[in-house]
Amino acid sequence: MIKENVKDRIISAASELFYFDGYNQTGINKIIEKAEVSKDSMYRHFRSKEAIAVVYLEQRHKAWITDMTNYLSVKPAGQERVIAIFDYLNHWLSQVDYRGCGFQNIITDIPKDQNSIKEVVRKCKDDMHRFILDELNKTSSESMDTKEISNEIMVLIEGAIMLSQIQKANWPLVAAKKACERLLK
Amino acid sequence: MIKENVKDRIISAASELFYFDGYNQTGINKIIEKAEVSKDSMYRHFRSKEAIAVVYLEQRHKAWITDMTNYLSVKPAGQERVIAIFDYLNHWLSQVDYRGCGFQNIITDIPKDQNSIKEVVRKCKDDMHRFILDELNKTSSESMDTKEISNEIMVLIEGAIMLSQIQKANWPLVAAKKACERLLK
DNA sequence: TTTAAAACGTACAGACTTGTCTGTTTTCTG
DNA sequence: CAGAAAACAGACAAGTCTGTACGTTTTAAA
Repeated sequence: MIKENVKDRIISAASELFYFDGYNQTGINKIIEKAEVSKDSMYRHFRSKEAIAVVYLEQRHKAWITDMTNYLSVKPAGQERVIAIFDYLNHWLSQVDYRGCGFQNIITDIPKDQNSIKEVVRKCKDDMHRFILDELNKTSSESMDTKEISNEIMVLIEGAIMLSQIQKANWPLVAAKKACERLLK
Repeated sequence: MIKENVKDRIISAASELFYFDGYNQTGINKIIEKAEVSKDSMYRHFRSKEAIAVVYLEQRHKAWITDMTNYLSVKPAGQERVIAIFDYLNHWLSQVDYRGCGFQNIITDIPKDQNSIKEVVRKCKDDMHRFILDELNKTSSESMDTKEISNEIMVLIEGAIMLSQIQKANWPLVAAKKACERLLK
C-alpha cells in the first residue's frame, strides 16, 4: 500500500480523529502524529485547525452521499428510495457504534468565531434536503406537497441519527423509517 | 436581590456558560469568575468540571420539564397535549436564538472517560419519552400502538431541535408538528 | 466567646493548546 | 546537475486547561 501524499494523510488522520474522538478532543499535535507529518508541513497546507475541519466536512459529505446513493441504487427511484435512506442509516451507524453525524457533532460545541464550519454544515444539510425533494418529485402525485414532506423527512433523519447516538441503539432508525412510510401514504 | 449561596452561584454560572458557550468552550476559570467564587470553594462543592455538568443537566431537565408541563396545562390531556409540545419547543427555542438542546450539545463532544454525563443525558431523554407515552395512553384508542408512536415522536422532537439549531430557523419545528399530527391520525 | 467550617485570593504544578520559526534534509523539476 | 520547493525535526511563544495548596479572613454554630 502506497503512502498517500502529505495533504491527504493530514485529511485522513484528522477525519478519523474528528469523527471518532471529537473536534475538541483532537489537538493539532495528535493530527500530525497520526498523519506522520511535520507541523510545518501541516501549516503549509492548512492555515488553521478550522480550515482542516472545513475540508474534512466537505470530503466527508461527498463520500457519504456517494456511498448512500450507491446503496440506494438497487431501489426504484422516488419514494421507495427515500424510505430506504433509513436502511442506509442503519447500515452505516451500526458499523460505527452509533457515533452519530459528524456534522451534528461538530456544530454543537465550537468556538464562537469559527463560522466557516457552521456554514459548511448548513450547506451539506441543504444538499441532502435537495436530494430528498428531487427523489420525491420523481414519483409523487400532484396532490402531495413534496416540499413539506421533504422537510418532515429531514427532521426524521436528523432525529433518528441523534437519538440512536444518545441511546446507542437502532430503534430510533427503525421508528423513523416507519414514520416516513406512513407520512408518504 | 439577595445573592445566592456559593453552590447555587456556581451552578447558575456554569449553566449559562455551558448552554450558551458550550461545554468545551467553558473553562473552570470562567465559571468561578462569573460565579464570583474562589476556586477553592468551587472544588469544595464539586470534585470536577464533569461533576458540575451532571448537576447542570439534572437541574436543567427538571426546570425544563416543569416549564413545559406548565405550558401544556392549558391543553386537554393526551394527544392534543403531545402535539402542543412542538409549540412549546418553538416558544422556547425562538427565545434562545435556536441554541438547541443542552443535552444533545454536550454528549456530542466530550472526553472519552466522562461517562456520567452520557448516562444522565440518556436518563433525561428516557424521562421525556415516558412522559409522551403516558400522555398518549390517556386518550388513544386500543388499536393505536402508543409505544411505537412515542418512539416516532421522540425522533421528531430530537430532529426538530437539532435541525432548527443548524438552520437557525423554526421551520423544522413547524414541520415536526405537522408530521406529528398526521402520525396521530 | 471559643472553635470549627467555609470562603477567600492567589500562587503554583503540569500538561495541554494553536501556531510560528529555524535550520536541515529530502524530493522534484527545469 | 543546479536550484527551488517541500518536508522534516524540534524548539519556542503565549496562552489555555484542570486541579491542588497555601495562608488569611469571614461566617456560623456550640
